[in-house]
Amino acid sequence: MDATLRVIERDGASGVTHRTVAREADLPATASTYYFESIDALLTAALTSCMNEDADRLCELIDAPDDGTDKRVALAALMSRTVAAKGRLLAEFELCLLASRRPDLRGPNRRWRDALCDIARLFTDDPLRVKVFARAYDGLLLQALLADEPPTTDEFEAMLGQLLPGHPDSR
Amino acid sequence: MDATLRVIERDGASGVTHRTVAREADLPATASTYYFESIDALLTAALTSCMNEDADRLCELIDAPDDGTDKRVALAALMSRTVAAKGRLLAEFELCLLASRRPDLRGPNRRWRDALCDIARLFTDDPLRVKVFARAYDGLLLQALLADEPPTTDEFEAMLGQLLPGHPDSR
Amino acid sequence: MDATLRVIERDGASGVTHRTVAREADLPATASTYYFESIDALLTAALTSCMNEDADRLCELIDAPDDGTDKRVALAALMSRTVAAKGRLLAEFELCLLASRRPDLRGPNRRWRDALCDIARLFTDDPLRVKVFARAYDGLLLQALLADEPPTTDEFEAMLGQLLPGHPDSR
Amino acid sequence: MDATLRVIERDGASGVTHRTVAREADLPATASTYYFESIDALLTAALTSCMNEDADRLCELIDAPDDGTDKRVALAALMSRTVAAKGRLLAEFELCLLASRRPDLRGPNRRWRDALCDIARLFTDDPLRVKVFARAYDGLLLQALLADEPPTTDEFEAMLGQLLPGHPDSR
DNA sequence: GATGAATGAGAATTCATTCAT
DNA sequence: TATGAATGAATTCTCATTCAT
Repeated sequence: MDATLRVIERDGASGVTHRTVAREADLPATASTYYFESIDALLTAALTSCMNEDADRLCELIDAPDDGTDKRVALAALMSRTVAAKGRLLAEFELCLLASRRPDLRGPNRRWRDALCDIARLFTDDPLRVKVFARAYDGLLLQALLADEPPTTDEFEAMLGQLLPGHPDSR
Repeated sequence: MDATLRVIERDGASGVTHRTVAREADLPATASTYYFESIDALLTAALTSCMNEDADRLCELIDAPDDGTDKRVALAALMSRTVAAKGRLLAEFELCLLASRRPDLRGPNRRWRDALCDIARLFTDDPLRVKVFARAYDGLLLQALLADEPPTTDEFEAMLGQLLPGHPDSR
Repeated sequence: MDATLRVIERDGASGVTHRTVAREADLPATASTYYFESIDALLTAALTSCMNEDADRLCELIDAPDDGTDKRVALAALMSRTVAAKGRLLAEFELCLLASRRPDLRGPNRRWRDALCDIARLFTDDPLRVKVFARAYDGLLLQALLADEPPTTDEFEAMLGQLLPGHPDSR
Repeated sequence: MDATLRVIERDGASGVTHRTVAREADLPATASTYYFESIDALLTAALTSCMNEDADRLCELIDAPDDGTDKRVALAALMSRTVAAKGRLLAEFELCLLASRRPDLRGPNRRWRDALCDIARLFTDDPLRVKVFARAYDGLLLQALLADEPPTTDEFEAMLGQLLPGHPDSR
C-alpha cells in the first residue's frame, strides 16, 4: 500500500503495475495480486487512504484547541507542506482524476470536501463563499504544482485571506 | 493528433499507445511511430494543442467587442460548456499533471494562465485578487468534474461574482 | 462434487480448477486440494458419478414394470429430457472425451454401454443391431447438441423406431 | 495451424495455449497471438479446417467415379482410417463440443453433416433413414474411440450395412 | 481435520520497436 | 515516404501447490 503510493509519486498512476509495486515493496511479483484483487482495487485503496489522511489532517486542524493563532495561518502552513511534498500531491490529483471516471469512488473525495467546507464555515456563514472556497482550494494546490516556484506560506496566507475574509471571531 | 485526444478522453492518458491511437485514427499500427518519435511526443503535442485552444478561447472572450453583457456571464457560459465536455476536460487535466513532471512543458500552460489573469484584470487591479482568481479557476473546473452533478451556468456565474466582484467598469 | 459438475456444465471441463470448484461450492480455496488429490481425481469422480447416474436411469427404464407402453417411447422421452439439460449432456461428453485418453476410466463408461445394449435386446436378438443401436445412441444425442433446434420427442421416437424396429413382444 | 492441431491431438483442446502452440511450431511465444487474434480464433480456425477437410473427404467419396465397388465399403474404410488416427478424431470431437457452446461456429459442422446426408441419399430416399444415418455416424466413431479395441473395417462395413441397407442401385 | 497465507509458474494479451520492403 | 511483418518485453491475472497453524 505504501509502496503503491511511492510508485505513484515517482512514476504516476500509470506506472502502477503488479511488478513495480511488488518490487518497490520488495515482495514477490504476485503479492500485489494476492493482497488486492486487482490493480484497480489497489488504486482505489490508495485513493481512499490518501483522501482519508487528508480529511483527517483538515479535521485535526478544525478540532485543534483555539490557541489564539488564526486557523488560516495554520491552513496556509498545511498547504505549504502539502505542496512541498510534490510527488504525493501529484499522486493524489492523479488518483482523483481516475476517480472522476468512476462514480463509485466519490465517497472518500466527498468526505474530504466536507472537511474543507467545515473549515470555511469557521469564517463565514455565506454558503456561496463556502462553496467557492472549497472548490478554489484545489485549484490553489494544483497551480502550485504547475508553477515554476511554489508559493510561499505567506502567499498562501494572503490567498486564503482573500477567499476567507473577516475575523474568525466575527461569526 | 485528434485521434490522440479522443483516446485520452475515452481511456485516459495511460490508454494512449501507438496502437490505440493508430486504431482510433484508422491508420496502420506503425503510423504513430512513424509520425511521432515516441508516445511522449504525442502527449506533448496533445497538451500543447489543448492549452493553446483553451487560451485562444479565453482571448477571444477578452477581445470580444463589448456588447454590454457582463464578461463574467460569458465566462460562466464558457465554463459550463467546458465542464459539459467532461471527457475533454479530464483529458486536459491528465495532460497537465503529466506536464507537471516535466518543466519543459510548462510553456503552453503558462500562456493559458496568462490569459486567465488578463480576464481577471478586466475586473480588478488587485494583483492578489488576480492571482487567486487564476488559481481558483482550475479548482472550480476540477471539482465540477468530481461532483455528482456539475454546477449550472448560474452557479458558475455566482461563484465568478464572488471571485471577481465589482462592476466591470468600476476599474 | 456437485459443484464440479456445475462448473463443467457452465465453463466446460477446462474450466475446472481447484479454485473455480471451491468457489462454486462456497468453500475455502484449498478445500478441493484437500479432499481431492488433484484435478484429475475430481474429474474422474465426476465422470464416474455421471455415468453411473445415466446407467441407473437406463436400468430403471429396463426394469420398469411393463405397463403396456412401448419402452421406445419411454426411451425417447428420456433422450428428450437428456438433451434438454444441455449443459449436463455437454459435460458428460467432455468427460467421456477426457476418459478416452485414459484407459483406466473406461469402467463407468462400459457399464453405461452395457445398459444400452440391454435395452436394445428387449427388441432384437440380432447382435449387430444391438451394437449399432448402442453406438448410434450417442450420435443421436451429440448431434442434438450441435443442431440449432434439438429434435422433438416424436422425432426421437421415430429415429428409435428405425434403429429398433419390430414389436417389443416379437422376440 | 498444423501445430495447433498437433497440440490438440496430444494434449486436448485445453492444452492449446499461445505458448504450447508456439513451441510446437517452433516460433516465438507471441507468434500465435500475432497470426490469430486470440486463442479462440485459433480454435475456431482449427475446427473449420478440420470440418472442411472431413467434408471434403466425404464429398470425394461421393463424387468418385463408380468403379463397381460399394460405396459403403469405401466409407467403412474411411471410418477405419479416421478411427485409426485416434488423436485427430479426438481433437475433432473436442472442437465440436467447444463449438456446441457457440452457435456462430455451427457453419462448418453443418457442411459436414450435409455431406453425410448426401452419402445416405445414395442408398435411400427415406428422409428418416437419412437422418438416422447422419446422426448415428458420429456415435459409431465416438464409441470406437471409447472402446478398448476399435472396430475393424469389416465391422464398420456390417454396421453401415445395417444403417444403409439395400443395393446402391436399388434406388 | 481443515483453512488462510503465501508464492512461483504460466496463462492471454498488448506494446514498443525494429526491419524489410 | 509509408507500412506490413515480426518479436522480445511487459502487462494483468489465475492456478497449483506448499506451509504454518
